[in-house]
Amino acid sequence: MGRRKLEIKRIEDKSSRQVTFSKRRNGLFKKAKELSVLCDLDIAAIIYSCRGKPYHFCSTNSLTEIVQRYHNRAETEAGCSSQVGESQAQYSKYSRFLNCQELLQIVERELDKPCVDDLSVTDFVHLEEQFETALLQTRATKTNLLLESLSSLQGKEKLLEEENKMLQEKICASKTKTAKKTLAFDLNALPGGETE
Amino acid sequence: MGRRKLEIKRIEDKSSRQVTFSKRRNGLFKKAKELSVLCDLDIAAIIYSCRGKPYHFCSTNSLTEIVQRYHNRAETEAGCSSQVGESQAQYSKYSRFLNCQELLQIVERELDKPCVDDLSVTDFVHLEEQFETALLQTRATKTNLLLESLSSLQGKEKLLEEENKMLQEKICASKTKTAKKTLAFDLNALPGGETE
DNA sequence: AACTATTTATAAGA
DNA sequence: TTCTTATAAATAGTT
Repeated sequence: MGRRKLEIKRIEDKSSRQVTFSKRRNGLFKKAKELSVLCDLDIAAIIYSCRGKPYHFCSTNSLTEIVQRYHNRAETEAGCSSQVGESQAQYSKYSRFLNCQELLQIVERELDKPCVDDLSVTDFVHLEEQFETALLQTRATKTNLLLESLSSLQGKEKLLEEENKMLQEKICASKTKTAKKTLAFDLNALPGGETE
Repeated sequence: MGRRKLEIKRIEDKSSRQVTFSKRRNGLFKKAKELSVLCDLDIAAIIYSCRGKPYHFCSTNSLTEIVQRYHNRAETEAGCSSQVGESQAQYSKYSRFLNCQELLQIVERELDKPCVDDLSVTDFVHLEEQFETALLQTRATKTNLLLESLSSLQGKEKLLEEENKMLQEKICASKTKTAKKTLAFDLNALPGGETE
């Protein structure tokens, strides 16, 4: 809907991408607002710009409430119903992930500076640490639980395998004895009985 | 956009409200998808029908991931901007005890500034986001690997247990046969040989 | 930030 | 419900 048809792929020019983002974000939120009014619904929308700035919309007074309601239900539901097309956002995410190393160098440079006045920078470092710590703790806890389950299962596996081996040996021994006895029977003109 | 202009207020007729919901929901999700592709963003949208049925959209493969990212920011933040177009976060004043809250305010203030010169701040915001994404991705990958190992081990466990059971049965059967034969030997005044 | 030629979304009808 | 189509609305490129 414009002077020309726009192909739906990442806009490479930074400036026009920013303009399009601004326009379409307004459009999207307007649509969401209209839909919520027309159909009497609760709607929440979250957008993350590539720089990480969050934008959100909600029709009620609490986005958290809607998100919470989603979470309560989502525990028993899997995946997400992306209606139009499939996720192409993975590429950019990957490249952002790789770019991380460059920025780590920036961090180190910033940290090596004598902390002068720019409080917000150290605030951000602190904040980042808090987020990271929270993520690390959660991750560590979950990982520990999984690792415990793993080693427990591995222990079980070993025990079972040993038991298995013993049983096999028992069977072998049993077969040998039986074979001997069968042989004895044969010698006495009796029919042998062991098959398999 | 239709045969007539539609006033934006609750549609009273249930049937046409349902039709409008279906159409506009698709439209909204399509717009969200387009925006996410065009501007390389992560977008999540949650809709609750008045009867509580949830619909959701996300541009990545995990709505939960986006919602969690929101939660990381939002846990100390209250309210949400419900107005079309702008994203001016409102903070609850009761959670002053959290240092994180203050820092989040600083974050938001910095982000609302027209991005002028303070590169290091935005670099840190970006970096924080990258760490978070990197952590989430790493965590997800590791978790998947662990879960795969777990289910693989569980499969092994089952197989071994089944094998075990079969071997037990074999031994039982073998013992019974041997016992019978031993009994026959006994009747012929031969010494029985099976000891456990 | 405004404008406007076009494209797109969609309300009502079939 | 799905499709069709006249019309409203959104918006791409321009100024």
